[in-house]
Amino acid sequence: MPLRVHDTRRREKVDFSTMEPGRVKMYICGVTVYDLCHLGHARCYLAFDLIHRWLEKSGYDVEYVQNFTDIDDKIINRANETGSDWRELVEDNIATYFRDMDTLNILRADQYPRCTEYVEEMIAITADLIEKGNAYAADDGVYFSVDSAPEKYGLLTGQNIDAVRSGAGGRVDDTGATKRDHKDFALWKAAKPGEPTWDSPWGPGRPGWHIECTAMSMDAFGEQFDIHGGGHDLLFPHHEAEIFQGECHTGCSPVVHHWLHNGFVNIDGEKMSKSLGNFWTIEDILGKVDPLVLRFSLINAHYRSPIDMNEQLIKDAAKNHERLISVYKAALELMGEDPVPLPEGDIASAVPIVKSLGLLEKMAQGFAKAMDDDFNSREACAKVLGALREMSRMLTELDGDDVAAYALHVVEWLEDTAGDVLGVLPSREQVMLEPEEDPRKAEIAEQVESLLARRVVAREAKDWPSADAIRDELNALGVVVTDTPEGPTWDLN
RNA sequence: GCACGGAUGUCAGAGCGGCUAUGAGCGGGAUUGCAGAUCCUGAGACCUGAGUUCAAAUCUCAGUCCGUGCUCCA
Repeated sequence: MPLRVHDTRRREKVDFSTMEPGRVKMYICGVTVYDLCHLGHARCYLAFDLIHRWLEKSGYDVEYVQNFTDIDDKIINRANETGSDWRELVEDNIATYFRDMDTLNILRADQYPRCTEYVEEMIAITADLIEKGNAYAADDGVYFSVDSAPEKYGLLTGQNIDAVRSGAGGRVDDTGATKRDHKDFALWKAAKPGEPTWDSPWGPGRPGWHIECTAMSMDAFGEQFDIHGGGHDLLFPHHEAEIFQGECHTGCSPVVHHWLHNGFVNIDGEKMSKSLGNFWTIEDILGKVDPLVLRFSLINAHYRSPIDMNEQLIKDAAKNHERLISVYKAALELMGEDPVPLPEGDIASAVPIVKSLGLLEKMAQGFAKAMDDDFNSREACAKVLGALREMSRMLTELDGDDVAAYALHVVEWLEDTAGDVLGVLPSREQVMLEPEEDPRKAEIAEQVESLLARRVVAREAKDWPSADAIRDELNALGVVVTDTPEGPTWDLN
């Protein structure tokens, strides 16, 4: 079953192919570093992290490039507002970007180019576009002339020039600058007083936003590459502008072989935006929600569909994630050091362990099939969740060598799917931490243990009211008690 | 207005020609002093209309409703 991906330009799922066998060149539009990262950024980079992981798992050598836009109106404005140096602002926000993304278990890209390092390349492309007749210099900068390549208009959004012209109404005449047509976009912006500038053949200024990605992706990959991705909102005008620039400059069509776009995050049914005041920063959420639970909630949807983030979604994710961890932990505790080999799985078998192994194999295939189908992580999650019930049942039913061997298989199965691909499994060490080794638990461990000891006494005396009162006290500490035949265990809520 | 998506049980949301998932919620059972957790199990859905087909949630056409973009935005 080949990997299929939805290509925005062709508007359908296509068989995935690469220019070089076994190698994927992937460029994803990064953040403009003027502020903290929000939930939308998490969703986007999580989506491409999953794609990155699955391509690697499928045997591709992925070269993943993600840029930082480190010069832009918003950065300049923010620096002016806060009275700080724009370079400092950029460094701070890049540092928190990495902190947030690392916390979400997002694997690092291979390169993080910054656009201020590529101004020369941008100037060269701009000069070339002027020479080829696709761009012109005006008083306040250089603009790309969309009418010089009308056949490239609307390749991603499906809009045509005439429709936009009529739809834009009065704005068509008022270009708001010295550009000739309202559709034209800036390649180079002439300097305004007090702004950071670079020298160019058109005087001091700075590059336009769209040219950055063209320059950086081409520097990393050459004239053509396999995957270009980003948020759905970048479709127009950003990615369409890139098509104009890249294809007119190189003469290649297409420059990008597969366009991938992730869906947006809504909050309680409303679009998340700064103007509505309902955007959640990653920092805020991680104060309340475990990072892997947040990760789980965001990948438990197809990357192209919008997600409506709300309490219920987080609650569901927390519950599912807890089930995953508890089965993983149980398997880690039961697995043998040196297990006996397992029989071949067979769904039709009457022997429980053989049948179960067959089922797990089938679910692993289902998982791969889901990921191969345009990275359907939602379906893949369902396969993992479905497998958990089977695993949990078998782990209690089996005994002796069988359970040790089966448990090892479970551990590997989960690490292969939920761990390597979905990235929602903590490390073995973390899962196996004793309460006193977990810093969050350590501070209350002594108190909890003493309460538990008192409760055991009360329970042995069948003094239920006292036992329950103690349990209430523990709950108030945020502790959940589970009674087992071997005695009570506890965990943080 | 134009463009692009979508409409599936109480909710979230996969499936996209024959069987239907997954989780939450709700009902019953096992286990437990009780609760929780766990396991077993039940009920419950494919926007409307027409068409294609032996067979449609799935394909086609029409309609209705909804979302997003067309402006800086992941």
